[in-house]
Amino acid sequence: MERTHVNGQLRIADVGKKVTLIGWVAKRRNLGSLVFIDLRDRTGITQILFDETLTEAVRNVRNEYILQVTGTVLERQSKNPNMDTGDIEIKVQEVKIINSASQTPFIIADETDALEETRLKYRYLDLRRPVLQQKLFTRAKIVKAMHEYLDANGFIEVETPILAKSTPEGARDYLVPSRIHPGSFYALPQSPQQFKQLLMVAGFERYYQIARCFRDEDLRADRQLDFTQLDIETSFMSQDDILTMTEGMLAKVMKDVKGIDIKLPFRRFKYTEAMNRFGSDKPDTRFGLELKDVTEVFRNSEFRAFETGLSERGSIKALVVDNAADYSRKDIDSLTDLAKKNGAKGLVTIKYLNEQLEGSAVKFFNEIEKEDLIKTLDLKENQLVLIVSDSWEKACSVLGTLRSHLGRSLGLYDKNTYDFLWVVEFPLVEYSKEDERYYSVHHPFTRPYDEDLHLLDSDPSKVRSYAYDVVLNGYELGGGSLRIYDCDMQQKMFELLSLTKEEIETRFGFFIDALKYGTPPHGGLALGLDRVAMILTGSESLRDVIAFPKNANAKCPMSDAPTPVDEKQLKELHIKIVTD
RNA sequence: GGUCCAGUGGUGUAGUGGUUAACAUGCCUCCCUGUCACGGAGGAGAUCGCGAGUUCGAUCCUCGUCUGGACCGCCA
Repeated sequence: MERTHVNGQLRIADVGKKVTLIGWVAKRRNLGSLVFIDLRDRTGITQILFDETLTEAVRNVRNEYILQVTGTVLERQSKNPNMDTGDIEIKVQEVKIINSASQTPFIIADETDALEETRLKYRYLDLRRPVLQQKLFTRAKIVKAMHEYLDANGFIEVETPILAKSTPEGARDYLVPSRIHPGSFYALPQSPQQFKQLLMVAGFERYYQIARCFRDEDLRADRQLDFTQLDIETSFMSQDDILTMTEGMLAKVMKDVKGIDIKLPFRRFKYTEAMNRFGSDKPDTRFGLELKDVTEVFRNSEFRAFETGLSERGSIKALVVDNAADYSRKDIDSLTDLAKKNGAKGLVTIKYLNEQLEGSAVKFFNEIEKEDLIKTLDLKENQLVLIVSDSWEKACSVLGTLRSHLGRSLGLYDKNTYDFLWVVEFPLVEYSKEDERYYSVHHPFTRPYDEDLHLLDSDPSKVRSYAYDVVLNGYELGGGSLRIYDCDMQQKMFELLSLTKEEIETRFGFFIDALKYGTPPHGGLALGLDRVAMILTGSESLRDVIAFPKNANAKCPMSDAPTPVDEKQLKELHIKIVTD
């Protein structure tokens, strides 16, 4: 369909040109024998003007009608500095109504009045809003920068199957019944992990894919059922090589998308350091407020609340906040609630006022402990101390949650800062008391540190691994690892994770087999593309950067999926629905 | 699986144990030549999510249910 320009294009230099535009009616302002219409397309808005000779032609035109207009570019009598095209308008000579539109359930504009529920139900209208279009444009730019960088660095994009084999380790699988093989199921991939490793066995050396992944778990504002990751795998690269390569790519993304030069290399924190200082394995380092360790201060304390922290794998951690006087009983209760919600048994709070420690716990401290606490925390007048005593990990993570909460509520950081970092040296496995077995911290293909191998039998939870996470502003953007490339070691890993010989054979037999035929040392990582897009567009929710997202209840608000299916379909799939 | 919050014209909100449920915006009609969230006048539009209970009387209180949201569990 014919148009000479798009709606975000024309400027004062174009005055006098005869142009044809097409677009949606964003707004109509009728002044009697003069009608203004804001004509919108994905590039922007241009004001078009109808004088008394044409007002009748647009008399019935309403919002979201599509018009094709031909006219002359004029300099406006009164300009609008808030619009890119605000210096000009089009005096229309011909108008054609290309399509009409029913009244939309909400206003198609950046500032809309509808709730997200309504917006998602009419997502195709929601996506007409310029803000949302910009977010998807930004997302596309991110992907383009990644493609360019990886292509320039010798990576080849390979597609891996969506219908794959179920490996019920980790998240719940989405299952797809097989019509041809009654009673058997495909699984949708939680990630292309094994396929990409097999591509390394095959000798591709540098693979990537914009891969769709599926996990049948409950959703969150930053979690969807199906999501997209940039999946990367390389051979013959060290951990350092991979981190440096990834940094280069993210630097290009930041430059191309945001025009920001970020500092390389990223800071690197060992897992234990990140936990000790920030109480998180994905710390937000845009602000300080670091955790302190006060275990030794209370080493001989009889205070019952500190018992767990003083036991073998326990710690007592503290967080010091300024302006204690600002905190009412209610504020402190809400911090305590937050701590408990995150698994703490309680939160000890102490105010330092008039050079005295104040708080209900203080009576359990002796003079030496009081002095030592003030000295260790370097307490200043009017500070508030939050203390959690628990296992080391729990004490850290609870205070880490409080730290994030306070960082946000006290406005301790600048929203336009992008602070990238790596967390490295993750433990290989962690022990689950309920299940009485070890679980991989990353995944079962992760390579343990060579110098820790002797601990693999005696104390597996002390073994470190070549796993790494890239973190931005408190969000885990992605992670990866060097992989095991020795089939005996891989076998041993599965055994450590309490898989039986039969389970190993049926689930991973083909994979272990593959490792026998000259597997190169390899490793890679995966970046959550949706999350990257969410952060770079400043969005609150993942749903803003996904064209057609599911809601919190795992439904598509537009199509209502998932829905029941025909008896006939079920029969073909050999499936009977049983409700209890 | 759990905790908490919300459901009132198309949309977003206010509100009250008692006559006609309020406001904004959108919509419709009319007026208007410099608007840009145009302005002005008038108008239509709601069984207050659903069911049960308490009550003389429920949109309001109670219970249940459905829908949506945030979080915990879960997410190798």
